[in-house]
Amino acid sequence: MTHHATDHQFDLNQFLPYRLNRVADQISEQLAHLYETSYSLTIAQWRVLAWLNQCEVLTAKQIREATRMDKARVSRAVQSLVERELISRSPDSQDQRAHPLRLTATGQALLAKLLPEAEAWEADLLTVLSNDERAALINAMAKLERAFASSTPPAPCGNDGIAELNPANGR
Amino acid sequence: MTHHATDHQFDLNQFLPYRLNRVADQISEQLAHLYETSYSLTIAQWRVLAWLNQCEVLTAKQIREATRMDKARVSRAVQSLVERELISRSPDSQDQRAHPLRLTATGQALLAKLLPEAEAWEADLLTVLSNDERAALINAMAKLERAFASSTPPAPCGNDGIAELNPANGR
DNA sequence: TCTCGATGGTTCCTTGTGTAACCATTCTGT
DNA sequence: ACAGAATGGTTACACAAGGAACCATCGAGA
Repeated sequence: MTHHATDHQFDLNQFLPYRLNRVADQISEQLAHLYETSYSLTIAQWRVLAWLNQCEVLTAKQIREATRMDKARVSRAVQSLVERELISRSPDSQDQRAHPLRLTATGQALLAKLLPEAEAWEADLLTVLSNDERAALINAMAKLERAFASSTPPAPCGNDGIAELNPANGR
Repeated sequence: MTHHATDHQFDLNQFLPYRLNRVADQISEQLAHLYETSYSLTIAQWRVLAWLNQCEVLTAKQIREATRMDKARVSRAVQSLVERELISRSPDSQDQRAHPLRLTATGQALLAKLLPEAEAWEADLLTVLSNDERAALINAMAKLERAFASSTPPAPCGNDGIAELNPANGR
């Protein structure tokens, strides 16, 4: 009714970047609250921990590539985690610049508590989607990500590759 | 192969909040670059403009609800846009506190240039998705958003309602 | 072996954002 | 008509995050 510009009328609600960001922010914000209040973890720190849990040992660079987070952001997250002794930074015999990181026992213990909570939270959220819908969502995201960042998504350690996120694989 | 914790092995790449955020950030970041370099607009400002383009006149509160942005964030975006005379803040006869906002001619002109660019950018991105995939993505996002924010998404002006984002409706 | 470029990380600086306190106006109940 | 709560909006403060400069180390080539 109240259109006034070019009659093909741009609708922000239909604009993918906006929409995607809005929903991602909402979700992320909620989850961040869990990390923060219960574990005093920032999102960046949580990501570092989670990746280390998956890969056992990683360098800052690898984390940077995996998460696509900023150099500095990773550096700061790591620093804080080391201070709290949730991860350890050992010297690398090969390259004096790199510092291989791994979880400490404390860190593992923390994750042992945190991971199930996070998974439960996610599961709860996912109840609103059917399996097909979920698969479709994952699929679309993977394509988008691969599309314009041309370089394929990351998975730095053993369990390699693009992780097609296909829920159809048994486990 | 290097699993070491509970053998059901949590995979961050499969974790929806993480994945969603990563892709949204990437996209948003690229687009932000366009706004910033070409038009000196921040994302928040762009959103305000885009919504005003759609609704002709809106109050800060309505924008806040539509975008789910913070009070302060909206306020600052508006302030800056007013200074640049891209939007105007008129007094409201009904309520002295509210300040109805609308695009100035300059603002409209700017959008006339910017909108097509944004749409082209989006279109380019969307080429990697089939129509079905795109629809599925939109659908999943809508469900997620509606799910845990319980209150339905926003559309403050004339062209109302939840905007199911169904690309199947002719125009 | 020495120099120069590249690379892994850290730090400085600036900016945008969230939280909370705040101001002004409006609404409610009495 | 008035006191107090609620609401629209702004501002002060603290902080996280990106970009660029920076430091140390490594690698390649003369």
